[in-house]
Order: sequence, then structure tokens, then C-alpha cells
Amino acid sequence: MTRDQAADDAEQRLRAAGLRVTRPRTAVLTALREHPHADTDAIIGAVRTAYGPVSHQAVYDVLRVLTDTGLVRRIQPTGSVARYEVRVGDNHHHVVCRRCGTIADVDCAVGDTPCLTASDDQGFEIDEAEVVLLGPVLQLQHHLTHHPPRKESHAW
Amino acid sequence: MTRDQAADDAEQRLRAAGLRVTRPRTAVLTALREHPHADTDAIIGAVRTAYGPVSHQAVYDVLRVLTDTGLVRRIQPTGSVARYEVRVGDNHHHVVCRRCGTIADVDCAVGDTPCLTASDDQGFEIDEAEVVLLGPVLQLQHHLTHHPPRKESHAW
DNA sequence: GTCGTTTTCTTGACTTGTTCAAGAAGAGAC
DNA sequence: GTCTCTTCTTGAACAAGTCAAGAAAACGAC
Repeated sequence: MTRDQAADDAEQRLRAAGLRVTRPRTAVLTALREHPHADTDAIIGAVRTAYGPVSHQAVYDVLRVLTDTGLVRRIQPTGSVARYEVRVGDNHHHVVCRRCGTIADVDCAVGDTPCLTASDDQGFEIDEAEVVLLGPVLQLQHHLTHHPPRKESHAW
Repeated sequence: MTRDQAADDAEQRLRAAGLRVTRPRTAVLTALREHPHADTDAIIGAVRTAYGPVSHQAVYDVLRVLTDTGLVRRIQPTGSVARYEVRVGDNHHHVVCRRCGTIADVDCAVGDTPCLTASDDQGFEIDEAEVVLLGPVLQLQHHLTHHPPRKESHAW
């Protein structure tokens, strides 16, 4: 998909969700398509590279709006900053390398609504499951999103 | 269990882990036993109430040491600050009310090593699963840890 | 096209949770 | 008791994210 096609697609998704189409919004959606699991900083960088100056506040606002309307999904593995992705609706899960921060998508083995049935729901009406699997990555694959930790002391 | 017994138990666990026994450490362990899923702020408060002045830095250091040695487990539901608990080793999961922040423990229905088997491990050697189930709490039970969000705009 | 309303973006300061660094105090071995 | 190493105190710093007020842009109505 070319950049223009991606922008068209982003525009359509924004309109379908009843949102105004603005440059920062299409830019964020396009950037997220190109960089799955990107954190806010990376998104800001990508948006500025592709579309010119955009304030960090605008990106934060856009991410909140897109998350609230369900166009993007926010994930936040323990010890990491917030990350975002455009793959939504299938409630898939994530594997995170504790050491290097690499993230990959995984489908749960249990089925389409995985882990939504706890043994005892404790009086909660469970409607969503956040599942983060942890462990070292053995072979680094090209399609994975690699996020090197910023400091040695990082809590990966 | 009385407070003294709890302190004795905390001391034993510290020694068993090869750690020095200090007042801040027993205080944190005891506080965590009384307040499961407490955040750092609550822990600092509880420790100071029970044992007198302790620096916040000491509590952060203690929590890191205890987490690193496996005596406590750190959890961090999306949009929340870090929380800690003394129930470790069984890899249980959590239900979180998106609105009010109430947290409860749940055992996974799948078994002792739940969800450690993804459909495709993507080249990762998975050794831990963080599972957070989300949804509104229906009836508030007394044994649950209730954490009202600080502000209306909180990302519960 | 352009006008007006509503929503969004910019600018810049601020809060909060957490970490860093240096020296003082405490724990445990001898 | 003394010595050594670890831990705690103090106080500053940092990073991610939020708040607030005004400027600018989107888009429906004309």
C-alpha cells in the first residue's frame, strides 16, 4: 500500500467513526500502520518526519480520541510506556521480550474470546482481557517490532 | 495473625531470600499483607503509620529489591500506577474494574500454568503471563481492594 | 465560495510517578 | 566491639503525560 492509499484508508476509517479528518489524525493512523506497537515518542517522530511539525500535545489528543473510538488499541506492558496499534477488534495478545523489549502479536490458543472466562469472576462482568506473555526472544525475526530499552536499568 | 506474627513471618521470608532484615523491609512486607494490590503511595502511607518516618526512596528501593528477589509481585494495569502484592508463585491473574479501579485476584480456568501456551510463540520462550481482565464490577465485596481513581479523567 | 459554529491544534507550564547521587546510618560477620 | 558492606535519608532531577487558554482548521449551511 502506498502512502497515499494508506492516507485514504485512514481518512475513510476516521469518517466511518464520525471523526473529523485532520492532518495529525491521518498522520498518526498512517504512522501506526507502518510502525505497530510504537510508543508515543516514536509516533511523534514518525508523524513529524512524514507530515511536518505537529505538537506533542496534538499527538496525545489524537491518540486519546482514536483509542476512545476504538480505531487504535493502547497496550502498556509492565515497565514500559504506552504503545499503540491499529490492529483492533480481535482481542489478540502480545509477547514481550523481557530483555530487549521486542513485541510480537499472538493469537491465543483458546479461541476467539480467550481467557474471558475466569474460574471465578469475583462479581465482575468481564468484557476484555489484556494478556501479555513474557520471556526471552530466541530468534529475532524481521517482521517484529524491536524496541531497545533506553537504559540498562530498565524494567524489562 | 497479629502484627508481631506478621513481622516475624516477614523476617523469616527476608532471611530465606538471603536479604538483610531491616525495619523498612519488614514494614513493607507487613503492609502489603494487610493491603493487597496497594500502590506505592498507599504503601508509603501504611508503613509510616505503622512504623514511623520512612523515606519514599527507601520504599521504592525496598519494593525493587523484593520484586527482584520474588518476594513480592509487581502488577501494572494499563492506565494505573504500579501496584504490589505478596501472593507470588502461583501466577494468578487479576480482574480490574475499568470504572472504579477495584482489583480482585482470580485463578485462571485453564490450569496451573495458564495461557503460557500461545498458538504461535513467534520465536519467544514464554515463561510468564500477565493477564488482566477488565470489566465493571457488579457487586462490591468486602474482601476486594478498592482503589478509587484520583480524578474523573483517569484512564480506567 | 464564504460565513459561522464547533472541534481540534499550538504553546507553554505543570503534575505525578519514579529514578539518580552522595553521604549517613544500620545490619551482620568476626 | 569493630569493621565492612549494604541500605536508608535527603534532596534534586527526569520522563511521561496532563491542563489551560487562545489560535487555527474542518465542515455544514447558505
